[in-house]
Amino acid sequence: MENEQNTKKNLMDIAVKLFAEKGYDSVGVQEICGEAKITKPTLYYYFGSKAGLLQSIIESAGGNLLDRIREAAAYTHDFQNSLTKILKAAISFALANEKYFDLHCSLSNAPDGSEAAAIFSAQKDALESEIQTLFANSCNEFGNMRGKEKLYALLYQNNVRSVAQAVIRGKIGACEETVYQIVHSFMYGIAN
Amino acid sequence: MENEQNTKKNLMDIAVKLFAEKGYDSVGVQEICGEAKITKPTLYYYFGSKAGLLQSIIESAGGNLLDRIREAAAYTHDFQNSLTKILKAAISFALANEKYFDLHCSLSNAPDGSEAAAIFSAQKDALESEIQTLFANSCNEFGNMRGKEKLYALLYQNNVRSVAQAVIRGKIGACEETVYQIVHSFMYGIAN
DNA sequence: CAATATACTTACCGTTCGGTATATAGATAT
DNA sequence: ATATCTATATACCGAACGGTAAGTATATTG
Repeated sequence: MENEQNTKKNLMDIAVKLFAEKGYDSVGVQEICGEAKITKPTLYYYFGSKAGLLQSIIESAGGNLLDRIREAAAYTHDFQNSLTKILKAAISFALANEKYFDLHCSLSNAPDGSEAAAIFSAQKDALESEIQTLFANSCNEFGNMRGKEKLYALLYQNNVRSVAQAVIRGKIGACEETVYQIVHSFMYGIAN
Repeated sequence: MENEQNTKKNLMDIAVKLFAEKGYDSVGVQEICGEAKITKPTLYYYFGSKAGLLQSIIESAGGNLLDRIREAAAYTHDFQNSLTKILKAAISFALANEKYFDLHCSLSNAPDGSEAAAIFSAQKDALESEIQTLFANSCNEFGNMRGKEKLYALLYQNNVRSVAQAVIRGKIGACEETVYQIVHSFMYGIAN
């Protein structure tokens, strides 16, 4: 008999790992319980349902990511700096929460009609909205982006996600220069 | 008792739709058979397994997409033209095969350890390799890309996928000018 | 010390899963 | 005419699914 924090957090950590590796739908609650060395009713005691477990994970780790992006994407009339902060925030979060970030990426691209996508959708929308708002505001400084803010916001969000994922998979290094280059390339693309 | 082509194709079409909407893992063979108004042994007669059904779908529709991208990404010493052809090919394929393209996108981002990802991986690698090769070759013309070909190839592939998906969801229009702008922005970004 | 709340288990529920053994109606070939 | 092949259905399998009813050992509190 452990204290709540340990068991609950342990269950969430194991679930993050399994969901990230095999997908929400193909991980059974049995498997999670097995790895955590507890039984099913214990999981249901803490989370109420399999969906509730995913929801807790998203609120906890995902809320953290959302906070960091929100802060980075705050409008400061310095577009380049905001883009840089967003990318850096995503990379540092991904490095500190590799498994959750993998899960985040697969949830972001899950079929709209899947149960997992429904649970994730509020946070997905919130994140998208942060980026969209920054881009919309930044049309003031970056006039020739006007009319295409949504497209560019979509592209940048996608780039950030795939770059951070590439970093945690070791496909590219996360040095300052690379970050600068990505942001710089993106900005130059818009400007011309 | 229909002829083979009708029943088989009908099953594949229905499966594409359901897999795209809800995800491979959470669609049961029962559901597919129900919509197709046939019984399970008939599905197994044609495809051998649920995985075999997905494989057939990927070989058929996905093979078509791969062929088009391969052609568009052939090295012609004209990088901008190649990028344009790739984007146009993806968009026109997506518009002509909306459901399959949605499935393609979710498979491209499925967790590595999922069954669906394993079935898709060969084609995923083949597609990635086409783009990577084009970018690697194009370092000849585009010298300041050298050393970053892999990063840019990754970003471009991602952009193409998300743009095509945005087009079929009606989020952005697919006019010539938009295509030109996306390609142009991307190239300018690399060049500077 | 008694009552209560916390943290957990054993044992089970009905349902659905992917998959199959067997049968058969109609077409084709010999 | 008979045998074979193709395309389908009925009826079933064991295993896994998400979830729960009932009970219990331990810790906390009045």
